[in-house]
Amino acid sequence: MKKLFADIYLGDSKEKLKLLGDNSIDLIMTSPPYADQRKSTYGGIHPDNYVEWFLPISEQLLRILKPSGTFILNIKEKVVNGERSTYVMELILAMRKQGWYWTEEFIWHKKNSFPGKWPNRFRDSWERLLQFNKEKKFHMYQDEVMVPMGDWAKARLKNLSETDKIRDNSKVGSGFGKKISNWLDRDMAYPTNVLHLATECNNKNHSAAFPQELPQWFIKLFTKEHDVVLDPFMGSGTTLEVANRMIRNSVGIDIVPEYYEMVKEKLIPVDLVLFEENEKYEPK
Amino acid sequence: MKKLFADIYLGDSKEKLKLLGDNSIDLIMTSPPYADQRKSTYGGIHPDNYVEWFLPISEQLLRILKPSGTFILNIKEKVVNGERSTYVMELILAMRKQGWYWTEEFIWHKKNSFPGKWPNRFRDSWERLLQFNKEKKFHMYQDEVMVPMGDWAKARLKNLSETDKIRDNSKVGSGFGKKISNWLDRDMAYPTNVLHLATECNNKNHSAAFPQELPQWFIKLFTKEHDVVLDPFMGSGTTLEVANRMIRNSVGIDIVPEYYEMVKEKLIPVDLVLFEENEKYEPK
DNA sequence: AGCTCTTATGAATCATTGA
DNA sequence: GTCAATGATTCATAAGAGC
Repeated sequence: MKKLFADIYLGDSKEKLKLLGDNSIDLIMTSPPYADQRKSTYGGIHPDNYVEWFLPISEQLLRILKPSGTFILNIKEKVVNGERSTYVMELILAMRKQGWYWTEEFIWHKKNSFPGKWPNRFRDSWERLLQFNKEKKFHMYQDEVMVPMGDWAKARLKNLSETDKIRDNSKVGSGFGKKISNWLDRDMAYPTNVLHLATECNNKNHSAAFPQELPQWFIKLFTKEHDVVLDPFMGSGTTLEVANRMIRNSVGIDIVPEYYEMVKEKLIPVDLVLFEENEKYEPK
Repeated sequence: MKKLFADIYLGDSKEKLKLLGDNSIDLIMTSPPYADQRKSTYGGIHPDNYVEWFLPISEQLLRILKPSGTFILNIKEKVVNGERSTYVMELILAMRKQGWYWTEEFIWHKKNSFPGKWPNRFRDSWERLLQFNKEKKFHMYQDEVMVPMGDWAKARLKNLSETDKIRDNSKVGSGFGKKISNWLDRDMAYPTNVLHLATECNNKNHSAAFPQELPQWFIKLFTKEHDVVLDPFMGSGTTLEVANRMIRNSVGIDIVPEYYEMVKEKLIPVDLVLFEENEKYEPK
């Protein structure tokens, strides 16, 4: 079996990305530092400067992404002065001018957002997962993320409804039998563009940007084994960790030394490991 | 005891809205004709012209809305050439320039989204519910839309509480344990900005744009009895019907004579009814 | 009333065909 | 060439039917 690699860089993504080769990455998945008015915060970019700050990075990402690859951007606009900021929308418009295709917007519904009350709004329990592509055709392994179908399907399939037969006959003519057999074999359905995941509550020293299920889902969907996954704002390295466990190569960048050291320690052993089995594929 | 009214207009919203007085509407809730490439469709506005088409209407809406009022816009961008259109984002940006505050974006998760399988996308199962306001302060009756807190939530809170006590104590100081106990005592919780509703499956002659629960929720949240609710693209009149049943006055506009006649027939009796009881408040 | 089982169909998207 | 119309796809829900 082939060797996996985990390349970790310490520094500014804008610069470090220049070290990566053209068309070399299969999936970019990241949750960049959110815009913030408080400058002191880690990565606190002011909402007004967010687009300007991100565009040089997305330009590099466009260069290094394979034509068949995908870029998943996890982001959500902050409330500023009682109003939602518009920098995410401005970013999408600017990235399209840069050459990106804005293929889809997935919704991450955070099921267990903590209760709270404000006079003018409710709890924010969703985030955007923006899908960008370099070309209109890209790799998407839909079968990998199928979910179990509800029980209703089996009951229905036992006695195939007359309507379904008619519906198919009227359109296709004969030969509906072929399709029906498709139905009978199937107990899994394709998912939608709404993901229901709980936010991870990790009591550890470093907080993960998102639960492992999130990168896992997109890595399954957009890559195969030994593909290369990049997170240019790796933080505690959740995306890279999941990628390696799923037999994908990983590249990560972060400007904070503590994160760099932590991820390095966690992932460098990967370099030495010859994966000879696929058993550890699923987390938990 | 007060009389309700239901004013229905036949014609172009851009023109008919001019007949309404300044600062006279408490809630505008509408689902305008979606952009469409096919011109023959009812209300088929081309994506490229959508913003230009909508702005004169939103200008009137801004004029007639009370300073304390809210505008809820149900909309979702189409896929054009394998890519999501950007006209919704452009509209938000343009409406802000017009003077609107973009307060919030609710997500309507359509549990029973349209079936289908495509090579590079999944089923679209959510729509945007954009909340715009005229002023930063507006009426919001949050207690009206509280939902029963499930047992799972209580269990979740108990688990969370220790961690959060620690986390918050370290930040804010003492006194958070009290807050947790407040939440634990409670049977009802405030909702989030994600709404889970199925699209109405009505076998009747005219289809509603959205299920009754949708306008009902926002009418509860943003109006009180005898307030005025406007739908400038009323279609089959779902919003107005719900408004009247909830003892709110209603104003509706549509350019299609069939819809006009239908809604008129359905709602005109309201003009004659003296509501002396609140029993019929809830549909079903 | 309360179940189960049956049935229709929904602001959807893509590939193909026709003008 | 571009642009517009047609057909194929197939999941979760509610209303309706039957017990």
